Amino acid sequence: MSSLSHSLLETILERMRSKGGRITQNKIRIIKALIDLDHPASAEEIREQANLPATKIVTVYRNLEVLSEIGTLQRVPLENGTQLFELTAPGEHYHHLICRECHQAERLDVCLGEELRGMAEAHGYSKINHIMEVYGICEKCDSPAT
Amino acid sequence: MSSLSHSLLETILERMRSKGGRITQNKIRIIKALIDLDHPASAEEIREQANLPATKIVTVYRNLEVLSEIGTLQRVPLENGTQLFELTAPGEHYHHLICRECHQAERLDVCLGEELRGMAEAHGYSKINHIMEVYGICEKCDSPAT
DNA sequence: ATTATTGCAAACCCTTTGCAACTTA
DNA sequence: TAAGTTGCAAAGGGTTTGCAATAAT
Repeated sequence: MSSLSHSLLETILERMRSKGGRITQNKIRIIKALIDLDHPASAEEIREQANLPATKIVTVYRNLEVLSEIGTLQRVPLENGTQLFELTAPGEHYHHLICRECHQAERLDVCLGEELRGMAEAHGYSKINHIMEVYGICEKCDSPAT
Repeated sequence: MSSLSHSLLETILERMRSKGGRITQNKIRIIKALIDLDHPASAEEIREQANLPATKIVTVYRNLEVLSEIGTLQRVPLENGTQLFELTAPGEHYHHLICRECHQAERLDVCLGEELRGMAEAHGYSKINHIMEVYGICEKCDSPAT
Protein backbone atom coordinates (compact mmCIF):
# COMPACT_ATOMS: atom_id res chain seq x y z
CA MET A 1 0.00 0.00 0.00
CA SER A 2 2.70 2.42 0.93
CA SER A 3 4.83 1.47 -2.05
CA LEU A 4 1.95 2.24 -4.36
CA SER A 5 2.24 5.88 -3.44
CA HIS A 6 5.90 5.93 -4.37
CA SER A 7 6.98 7.70 -7.48
CA LEU A 8 9.69 6.17 -9.62
CA LEU A 9 12.14 8.73 -8.30
CA GLU A 10 11.41 7.81 -4.69
CA THR A 11 11.58 4.11 -5.47
CA ILE A 12 14.99 4.54 -7.02
CA LEU A 13 16.34 6.70 -4.22
CA GLU A 14 15.17 4.13 -1.71
CA ARG A 15 16.96 1.37 -3.56
CA MET A 16 20.09 3.46 -3.63
CA ARG A 17 19.93 4.09 0.09
CA SER A 18 19.28 0.44 0.90
CA LYS A 19 22.50 -0.56 -0.79
CA GLY A 20 24.50 1.95 1.18
CA GLY A 21 24.48 4.74 -1.36
CA ARG A 22 24.24 8.41 -0.51
CA ILE A 23 21.83 10.78 -2.15
CA THR A 24 23.53 13.67 -3.87
CA GLN A 25 22.18 16.50 -5.96
CA ASN A 26 23.90 14.90 -8.92
CA LYS A 27 21.98 11.68 -8.41
CA ILE A 28 18.64 13.42 -8.02
CA ARG A 29 19.15 15.62 -11.04
CA ILE A 30 20.38 12.78 -13.20
CA ILE A 31 17.42 10.58 -12.31
CA LYS A 32 15.00 13.44 -12.92
CA ALA A 33 16.68 14.16 -16.23
CA LEU A 34 16.24 10.53 -17.27
CA ILE A 35 12.60 10.63 -16.24
CA ASP A 36 12.01 13.85 -18.16
CA LEU A 37 13.86 12.68 -21.23
CA ASP A 38 11.84 9.46 -21.26
CA HIS A 39 13.90 8.10 -24.14
CA PRO A 40 17.40 6.74 -24.64
CA ALA A 41 20.06 9.45 -24.40
CA SER A 42 23.82 9.72 -24.29
CA ALA A 43 25.73 10.49 -21.10
CA GLU A 44 26.37 13.96 -22.50
CA GLU A 45 22.71 14.60 -23.27
CA ILE A 46 21.81 13.44 -19.80
CA ARG A 47 24.24 15.87 -18.23
CA GLU A 48 22.74 18.70 -20.27
CA GLN A 49 19.16 17.77 -19.41
CA ALA A 50 20.17 17.54 -15.75
CA ASN A 51 21.58 21.04 -16.02
CA LEU A 52 24.91 20.00 -14.53
CA PRO A 53 27.48 21.79 -16.67
CA ALA A 54 30.02 21.76 -13.86
CA THR A 55 29.66 18.07 -13.13
CA LYS A 56 32.22 15.96 -14.92
CA ILE A 57 31.14 13.35 -17.38
CA VAL A 58 32.91 10.69 -15.31
CA THR A 59 30.47 11.36 -12.55
CA VAL A 60 27.54 10.94 -14.88
CA TYR A 61 28.89 7.57 -15.93
CA ARG A 62 29.44 6.54 -12.35
CA ASN A 63 25.91 7.43 -11.40
CA LEU A 64 24.57 5.63 -14.44
CA GLU A 65 26.51 2.60 -13.25
CA VAL A 66 24.72 2.80 -9.92
CA LEU A 67 21.37 2.87 -11.69
CA SER A 68 22.46 -0.14 -13.68
CA GLU A 69 23.34 -2.02 -10.51
CA ILE A 70 19.88 -1.57 -9.08
CA GLY A 71 18.33 -2.81 -12.31
CA THR A 72 16.70 0.37 -13.47
CA LEU A 73 18.89 1.39 -16.37
CA GLN A 74 18.84 0.06 -19.89
CA ARG A 75 21.77 0.44 -22.29
CA VAL A 76 20.68 0.86 -25.90
CA PRO A 77 23.29 -0.01 -28.51
CA LEU A 78 23.60 2.11 -31.63
CA GLU A 79 24.80 0.84 -34.97
CA ASN A 80 27.98 2.84 -34.66
CA GLY A 81 28.98 0.98 -31.53
CA THR A 82 28.16 3.67 -28.99
CA GLN A 83 25.30 3.39 -26.55
CA LEU A 84 22.45 5.37 -25.10
CA PHE A 85 20.98 5.11 -21.61
CA GLU A 86 17.37 4.95 -20.57
CA LEU A 87 15.64 4.69 -17.24
CA THR A 88 13.27 1.77 -16.83
CA ALA A 89 11.03 0.59 -14.06
CA PRO A 90 13.12 -1.85 -12.03
CA GLY A 91 13.51 -5.07 -13.99
CA GLU A 92 11.77 -3.82 -17.11
CA HIS A 93 13.15 -3.11 -20.54
CA TYR A 94 12.03 -1.62 -23.84
CA HIS A 95 12.63 -1.86 -27.55
CA HIS A 96 12.96 1.11 -29.86
CA LEU A 97 12.74 2.56 -33.29
CA ILE A 98 15.83 4.71 -33.66
CA CYS A 99 16.79 7.18 -36.37
CA ARG A 100 20.37 6.47 -37.36
CA GLU A 101 20.94 10.12 -38.18
CA CYS A 102 19.42 12.16 -35.36
CA HIS A 103 19.17 9.35 -32.79
CA GLN A 104 15.58 10.20 -32.03
CA ALA A 105 14.09 7.08 -30.49
CA GLU A 106 10.54 5.93 -29.86
CA ARG A 107 9.43 2.92 -27.94
CA LEU A 108 7.99 -0.04 -29.77
CA ASP A 109 5.24 -2.16 -28.38
CA VAL A 110 6.71 -5.55 -29.20
CA CYS A 111 8.69 -8.00 -27.17
CA LEU A 112 9.59 -11.61 -27.79
CA GLY A 113 10.79 -12.04 -24.24
CA GLU A 114 8.95 -15.25 -23.43
CA GLU A 115 9.73 -17.00 -26.70
CA LEU A 116 13.39 -16.06 -26.55
CA ARG A 117 13.71 -17.15 -22.96
CA GLY A 118 12.20 -20.49 -23.84
CA MET A 119 14.56 -21.00 -26.75
CA ALA A 120 17.60 -19.97 -24.73
CA GLU A 121 16.70 -22.26 -21.84
CA ALA A 122 16.22 -25.12 -24.29
CA HIS A 123 19.82 -24.49 -25.32
CA GLY A 124 20.98 -24.73 -21.72
CA TYR A 125 21.44 -21.01 -21.13
CA SER A 126 20.65 -19.22 -17.89
CA LYS A 127 20.46 -15.57 -16.79
CA ILE A 128 18.87 -14.66 -20.06
CA ASN A 129 18.10 -11.27 -21.44
CA HIS A 130 17.90 -9.79 -24.90
CA ILE A 131 18.02 -6.67 -26.96
CA MET A 132 16.04 -5.71 -30.00
CA GLU A 133 16.36 -2.39 -31.74
CA VAL A 134 15.06 -1.15 -35.06
CA TYR A 135 17.07 1.41 -37.01
CA GLY A 136 16.01 3.61 -39.89
CA ILE A 137 15.85 7.15 -41.14
CA CYS A 138 13.02 9.20 -39.69
CA GLU A 139 10.83 11.41 -41.84
CA LYS A 140 12.54 14.56 -40.68
CA CYS A 141 16.01 13.33 -41.61
CA ASP A 142 14.79 11.82 -44.85
CA SER A 143 13.38 15.02 -46.29
CA PRO A 144 15.67 16.91 -48.71
CA ALA A 145 18.17 19.22 -47.07
CA THR A 146 16.89 22.78 -47.13
CA MET B 1 22.22 -20.80 -64.01
CA SER B 2 25.86 -19.92 -63.89
CA SER B 3 25.46 -18.04 -60.61
CA LEU B 4 23.93 -21.11 -59.05
CA SER B 5 27.24 -22.86 -59.31
CA HIS B 6 28.97 -20.05 -57.43
CA SER B 7 30.14 -20.63 -53.94
CA LEU B 8 29.77 -17.86 -51.37
CA LEU B 9 33.48 -17.17 -51.64
CA GLU B 10 33.29 -16.72 -55.40
CA THR B 11 30.20 -14.59 -55.15
CA ILE B 12 31.92 -12.29 -52.71
CA LEU B 13 35.12 -12.05 -54.73
CA GLU B 14 33.08 -11.19 -57.78
CA ARG B 15 31.32 -8.41 -55.92
CA MET B 16 34.63 -7.08 -54.78
CA ARG B 17 36.02 -7.05 -58.28
CA SER B 18 32.94 -5.39 -59.72
CA LYS B 19 33.38 -2.44 -57.40
CA GLY B 20 36.98 -2.00 -58.44
CA GLY B 21 38.56 -3.95 -55.64
CA ARG B 22 41.59 -6.15 -56.04
CA ILE B 23 41.82 -9.67 -54.73
CA THR B 24 44.63 -10.18 -52.26
CA GLN B 25 45.66 -13.16 -50.21
CA ASN B 26 44.49 -11.27 -47.14
CA LYS B 27 41.01 -10.92 -48.58
CA ILE B 28 40.76 -14.56 -49.56
CA ARG B 29 42.01 -15.82 -46.24
CA ILE B 30 39.79 -13.49 -44.25
CA ILE B 31 36.69 -14.50 -46.18
CA LYS B 32 37.57 -18.18 -45.82
CA ALA B 33 38.16 -17.68 -42.12
CA LEU B 34 34.72 -16.10 -41.75
CA ILE B 35 33.15 -18.98 -43.67
CA ASP B 36 34.94 -21.55 -41.53
CA LEU B 37 34.16 -19.79 -38.28
CA ASP B 38 30.49 -19.60 -39.24
CA HIS B 39 29.70 -17.56 -36.14
CA PRO B 40 30.31 -14.00 -34.95
CA ALA B 41 33.95 -13.36 -34.09
CA SER B 42 36.19 -10.45 -33.18
CA ALA B 43 38.67 -8.92 -35.61
CA GLU B 44 41.43 -10.59 -33.64
CA GLU B 45 39.81 -14.02 -33.74
CA ILE B 46 39.32 -13.61 -37.46
CA ARG B 47 42.97 -12.81 -38.00
CA GLU B 48 43.92 -15.92 -36.03
CA GLN B 49 41.52 -18.17 -37.90
CA ALA B 50 42.85 -16.73 -41.17
CA ASN B 51 46.34 -17.61 -40.05
CA LEU B 52 47.65 -14.15 -40.77
CA PRO B 53 49.89 -13.36 -37.78
CA ALA B 54 51.95 -10.93 -39.84
CA THR B 55 48.96 -8.99 -41.14
CA LYS B 56 48.15 -5.97 -39.08
CA ILE B 57 44.82 -5.69 -37.36
CA VAL B 58 44.16 -2.45 -39.26
CA THR B 59 44.14 -4.43 -42.44
CA VAL B 60 41.63 -6.88 -41.03
CA TYR B 61 39.36 -4.00 -40.15
CA ARG B 62 39.76 -2.47 -43.59
CA ASN B 63 38.85 -5.72 -45.28
CA LEU B 64 35.90 -6.18 -42.98
CA GLU B 65 34.78 -2.72 -44.04
CA VAL B 66 34.89 -3.82 -47.67
CA LEU B 67 32.70 -6.81 -46.83
CA SER B 68 30.34 -4.48 -45.07
CA GLU B 69 30.11 -2.25 -48.13
CA ILE B 70 29.03 -5.11 -50.34
CA GLY B 71 26.36 -6.10 -47.85
CA THR B 72 27.77 -9.39 -46.72
CA LEU B 73 28.96 -8.62 -43.22
CA GLN B 74 26.92 -8.38 -40.06
CA ARG B 75 28.13 -6.57 -36.97
CA VAL B 76 26.92 -8.19 -33.75
CA PRO B 77 26.85 -5.93 -30.70
CA LEU B 78 27.91 -7.32 -27.35
CA GLU B 79 26.62 -6.09 -24.03
CA ASN B 80 29.98 -4.60 -23.19
CA GLY B 81 29.84 -2.28 -26.18
CA THR B 82 32.28 -4.11 -28.44
CA GLN B 83 31.22 -5.95 -31.55
CA LEU B 84 31.72 -9.20 -33.39
CA PHE B 85 31.67 -9.77 -37.14
CA GLU B 86 29.93 -12.45 -39.11
CA LEU B 87 29.70 -13.25 -42.78
CA THR B 88 26.20 -13.44 -44.21
CA ALA B 89 24.81 -14.21 -47.62
CA PRO B 90 24.47 -10.83 -49.35
CA GLY B 91 21.56 -8.93 -47.84
CA GLU B 92 20.83 -11.51 -45.16
CA HIS B 93 21.21 -11.29 -41.40
CA TYR B 94 20.95 -13.50 -38.36
CA HIS B 95 20.06 -13.42 -34.70
CA HIS B 96 22.01 -15.15 -31.98
CA LEU B 97 22.14 -16.63 -28.57
CA ILE B 98 25.40 -15.41 -27.08
CA CYS B 99 27.16 -16.43 -23.88
CA ARG B 100 28.17 -13.27 -22.08
CA GLU B 101 31.20 -15.00 -20.60
CA CYS B 102 32.84 -17.00 -23.40
CA HIS B 103 31.12 -15.24 -26.33
CA GLN B 104 30.16 -18.52 -27.87
CA ALA B 105 27.26 -17.73 -30.21
CA GLU B 106 24.67 -19.86 -31.92
CA ARG B 107 22.15 -18.76 -34.49
CA LEU B 108 18.52 -18.52 -33.54
CA ASP B 109 15.74 -19.33 -35.92
CA VAL B 110 13.54 -16.34 -35.24
CA CYS B 111 13.15 -13.04 -36.99
CA LEU B 112 10.52 -10.36 -36.67
CA GLY B 113 11.75 -8.62 -39.81
CA GLU B 114 8.41 -8.17 -41.52
CA GLU B 115 6.51 -7.02 -38.45
CA LEU B 116 9.21 -4.57 -37.48
CA ARG B 117 9.48 -3.18 -40.98
CA GLY B 118 5.75 -2.61 -41.02
CA MET B 119 5.78 -0.84 -37.68
CA ALA B 120 8.73 1.32 -38.64
CA GLU B 121 7.19 2.33 -41.96
CA ALA B 122 3.97 3.20 -40.18
CA HIS B 123 6.05 5.61 -38.13
CA GLY B 124 7.45 7.20 -41.28
CA TYR B 125 10.85 5.55 -41.18
CA SER B 126 12.76 4.35 -44.22
CA LYS B 127 15.90 2.28 -44.81
CA ILE B 128 14.94 0.01 -41.98
CA ASN B 129 16.91 -2.75 -40.38
CA HIS B 130 17.09 -4.24 -36.94
CA ILE B 131 19.13 -6.20 -34.48
CA MET B 132 18.05 -8.78 -32.00
CA GLU B 133 20.44 -10.67 -29.77
CA VAL B 134 19.87 -12.90 -26.78
CA TYR B 135 22.46 -13.02 -24.02
CA GLY B 136 22.90 -15.52 -21.25
CA ILE B 137 25.34 -17.86 -19.60
CA CYS B 138 25.93 -21.11 -21.43
CA GLU B 139 25.98 -24.45 -19.66
CA LYS B 140 29.74 -24.71 -19.84
CA CYS B 141 30.31 -21.34 -18.21
CA ASP B 142 27.56 -21.91 -15.67
CA SER B 143 29.03 -25.10 -14.23
CA PRO B 144 31.11 -24.70 -11.05
CA ALA B 145 34.73 -23.74 -11.61
CA THR B 146 36.94 -26.82 -11.46
C1' DA C 1 34.01 10.00 11.97
C1' DT C 2 33.13 6.97 8.52
C1' DT C 3 32.37 5.89 3.99
C1' DA C 4 30.61 7.37 -0.42
C1' DT C 5 31.26 10.63 -4.06
C1' DT C 6 33.79 13.72 -7.01
C1' DG C 7 37.53 15.62 -9.90
C1' DC C 8 41.71 15.09 -12.13
C1' DA C 9 44.39 12.93 -15.30
C1' DA C 10 45.71 9.20 -17.43
C1' DA C 11 44.77 4.75 -19.23
C1' DC C 12 41.94 1.74 -21.98
C1' DC C 13 39.94 -0.63 -25.79
C1' DC C 14 38.53 -1.03 -30.15
C1' DT C 15 38.52 1.27 -34.27
C1' DT C 16 39.78 4.82 -37.73
C1' DT C 17 42.80 7.98 -40.38
C1' DG C 18 46.80 10.19 -42.91
C1' DC C 19 50.60 9.27 -45.38
C1' DA C 20 54.20 6.91 -47.79
C1' DA C 21 55.64 2.46 -49.66
C1' DC C 22 54.20 -1.31 -52.01
C1' DT C 23 51.34 -4.49 -54.83
C1' DT C 24 47.89 -5.98 -58.14
C1' DA C 25 45.64 -5.96 -62.47
C1' DT D 1 51.54 2.49 -64.53
C1' DA D 2 47.39 3.66 -62.47
C1' DA D 3 44.75 2.56 -58.62
C1' DG D 4 43.95 -0.33 -54.73
C1' DT D 5 46.19 -2.24 -50.49
C1' DT D 6 49.27 -2.36 -46.58
C1' DG D 7 52.05 -0.84 -42.58
C1' DC D 8 53.27 2.59 -39.52
C1' DA D 9 52.11 5.57 -36.14
C1' DA D 10 49.15 8.44 -34.24
C1' DA D 11 44.55 10.06 -33.19
C1' DG D 12 40.00 9.23 -32.04
C1' DG D 13 35.78 8.48 -29.09
C1' DG D 14 33.37 6.79 -25.49
C1' DT D 15 34.20 4.74 -21.16
C1' DT D 16 36.90 3.28 -17.01
C1' DT D 17 40.37 3.49 -13.27
C1' DG D 18 43.63 5.04 -9.43
C1' DC D 19 44.30 8.35 -6.25
C1' DA D 20 43.62 12.25 -3.39
C1' DA D 21 40.30 15.73 -1.96
C1' DT D 22 35.65 16.50 -0.70
C1' DA D 23 31.02 15.84 1.00
C1' DA D 24 27.05 13.07 2.93
C1' DT D 25 25.20 10.43 6.88
